Amino acid sequence: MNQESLFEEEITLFADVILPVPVPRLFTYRVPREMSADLVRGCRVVVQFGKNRVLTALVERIHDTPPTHYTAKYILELLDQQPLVTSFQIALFKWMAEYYMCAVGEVFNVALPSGLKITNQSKIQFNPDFDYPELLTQEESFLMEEVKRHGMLTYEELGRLAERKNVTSLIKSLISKRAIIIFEEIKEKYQPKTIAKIRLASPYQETEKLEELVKSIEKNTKQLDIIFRYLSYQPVFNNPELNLKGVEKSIFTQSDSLSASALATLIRKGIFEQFEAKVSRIADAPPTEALQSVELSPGQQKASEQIHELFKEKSVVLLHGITGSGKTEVFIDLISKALRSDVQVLYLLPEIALTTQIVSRLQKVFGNKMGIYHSKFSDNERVEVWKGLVEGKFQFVIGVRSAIFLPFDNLGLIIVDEEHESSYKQYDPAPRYHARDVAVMLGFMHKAKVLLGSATPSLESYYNARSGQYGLVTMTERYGAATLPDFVLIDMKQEKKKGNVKEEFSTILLDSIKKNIQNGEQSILFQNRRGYAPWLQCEDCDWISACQNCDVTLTYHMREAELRCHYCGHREAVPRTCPHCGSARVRTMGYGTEKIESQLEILVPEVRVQRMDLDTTRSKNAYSTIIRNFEENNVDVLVGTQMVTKGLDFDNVSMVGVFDVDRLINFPEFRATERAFQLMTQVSGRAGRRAKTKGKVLIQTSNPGQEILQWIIAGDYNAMYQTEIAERAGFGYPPFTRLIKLTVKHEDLDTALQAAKILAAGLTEQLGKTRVLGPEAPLVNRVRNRFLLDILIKLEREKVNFRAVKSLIQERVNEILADKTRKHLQIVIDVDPA
DNA sequence: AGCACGCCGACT
DNA sequence: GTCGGCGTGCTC
Repeated sequence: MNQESLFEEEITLFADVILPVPVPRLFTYRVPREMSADLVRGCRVVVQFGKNRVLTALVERIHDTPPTHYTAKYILELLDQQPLVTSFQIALFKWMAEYYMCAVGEVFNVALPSGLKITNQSKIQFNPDFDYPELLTQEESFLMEEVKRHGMLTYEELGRLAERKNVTSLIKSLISKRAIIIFEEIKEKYQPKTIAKIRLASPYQETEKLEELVKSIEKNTKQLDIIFRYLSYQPVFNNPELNLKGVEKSIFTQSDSLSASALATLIRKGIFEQFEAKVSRIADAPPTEALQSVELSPGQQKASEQIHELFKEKSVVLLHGITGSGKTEVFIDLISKALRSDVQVLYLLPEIALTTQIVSRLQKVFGNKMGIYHSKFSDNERVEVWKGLVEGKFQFVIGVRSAIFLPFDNLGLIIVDEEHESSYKQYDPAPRYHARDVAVMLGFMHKAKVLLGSATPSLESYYNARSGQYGLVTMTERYGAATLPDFVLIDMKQEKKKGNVKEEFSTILLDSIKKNIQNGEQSILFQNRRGYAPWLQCEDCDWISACQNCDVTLTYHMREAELRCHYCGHREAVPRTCPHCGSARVRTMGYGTEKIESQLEILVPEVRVQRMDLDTTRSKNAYSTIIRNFEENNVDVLVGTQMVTKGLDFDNVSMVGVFDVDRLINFPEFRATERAFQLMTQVSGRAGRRAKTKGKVLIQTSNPGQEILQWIIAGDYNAMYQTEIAERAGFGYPPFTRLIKLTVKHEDLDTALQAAKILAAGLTEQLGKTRVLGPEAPLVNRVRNRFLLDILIKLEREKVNFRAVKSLIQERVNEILADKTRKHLQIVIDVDPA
């Protein structure tokens, strides 16, 4: 052995790891000698953190510098032989932590599907050496009997049996009396799915043996049937290797023509053997040999070429295509091209737009090269997409905002569809990131091209495109037979005077619904509010149903017969009489989707109506069931919230009706006009996509003169943009500034106000008066029994060193939080609030 | 975040 | 006297 290798063996390695905790720093652990050869950056390890916690950590750096002020604990276990997280991801996690002002651990925590984090379940077991039962209290004896009976219990199970909150002290007492022992079971949550398969036992793989066997059981036709069926799946005669793969057992046991008991006999006699094989949970799409291409219209072809050209000099391009212009085909074309040049592709969609409709369309083209990453998928399914990407099984992933965290190592193209959607912004928990903005950063890291797509781009993106930072491609023609719908503004004040309003419906709208039913066409009704009525009110004393925890009214849900708070989830029974004065004259006020649905059922008895909102789509398949039902024409009218505005493509919808557009427009928020325009344009786009007749959009409003309605009708994005951008410039809002919102929360209003004032004053002193707004009570100023106060910081894009200002803000926030005279004070930092 | 340690009030 | 409430501080 030479000097050098001797020296190498002496070195003790340490690993700095990212832990899934909101502590803004890395932690150093000692690498056990036997692990040091295999441990690399990007692997997951299991470590003990604190006294009683075992966590999954991510190796960020390996070095040989021992920590000076403490002794590092050992890494307990190495979970991966290959890095599970790429260097790109680690860099992205760090960037996100810095940009969105949170701990890397918080990013790591949301990035990794929980199936890739190990479970730490402490199990309680009876101590076989225990022989002092007289030491136990009565409660303890009872519990010991239970532990013996079950053999093993978890903390939670014991807690339930003990019927008390604090189990810890109980367990401590039992440990000290040596009645129980605790052991930790660390295991990976993710378990591959397996199915039972059968194959010929090894002697019978030989052709001769097999022939002998067939002869010997000649008379037993049931057994022969099984053998021949098996051989029809795996022709072992030609290729004995095929036998290893085997055949699914269920084929034999669940067939009418084959006997399950005959198979059981064959297995018992050792002719067949049964084994478990790993299978994918992700429904197998047909394999695609050569990528299929799509037929592009001239307009689409042109757009595709323009994007291609622009990508030569710009890394981000905005595709502004009006609804129905067929952006999806352009995307498919670009994705196919990217895949042919062997780079990875990520296609992001907002949650509600990622429907079976678009997925099956893409699956037809890309088959099993495509992975799907969706929140309604189980955790195991998400792990399979993650691992599939690491193993190179998928080259293309379509997913929701959290798909930006997947382990890409060679991204060439990122598409952010419906880029204006505010659901790309995550609010809770931290990191409070915007997936579109992160996608641009991710693209930069991979030197990939980023394509933002929308019919109604966000002002930020459009501004970036106009100012030359992004490329801009516009599609102005509707694709195929589709034409722009006709708009009708219904003046509700006038109609009411004329007596042409029943409940929430104008006669014009009702007639149109009826006409559609007669013609066998469908309608969509949009009301951006769920429940039956947003509040109840007493006609005698003006009592209003209000949440006890929040500063909002309680919404009346008729079907569940209860009042619900849409902020904290509080529920209560519907009072029969006014809780304040006892009057029986309690009325529902305002209206939501549920009321629209039930009124329509009364006003048009023959209607088949279906409601689609958060309340009707909670279960995994509810959403696709509703859509299928509507597609198959089992429903005449679909009533819904925002959900009906995104990504749906129905052939037979010729009318869209919109309720309460005024509330959308007048929402007190600086993005209200932009949002209303986007929402209205999107919902209008659902009408007349392929219908033989021209689509129609009926808008009920009490103020038909509003300018924004004219923009919507004319499809004039530019008019909206010009007016809004001037406003934003004038008042110093994005895209001219970047915003950071600080929300101070406390159960006591005065304490919250005092803290917020100090914070705002400190910030004003350092940043200047114009850059700090508030503190101001937000629209809903109390949630879950805590008062909220917002401070808004506006930072001009060019003038301000964003990074420096953020660390300054963090310091100020920490100062306020360090003051222990205020308990339970919380400050939420939201960079680029939605 | 979670969890333990430590300090104060209401009960066997 | 103990149990259990919550406040404080630390985690490699």
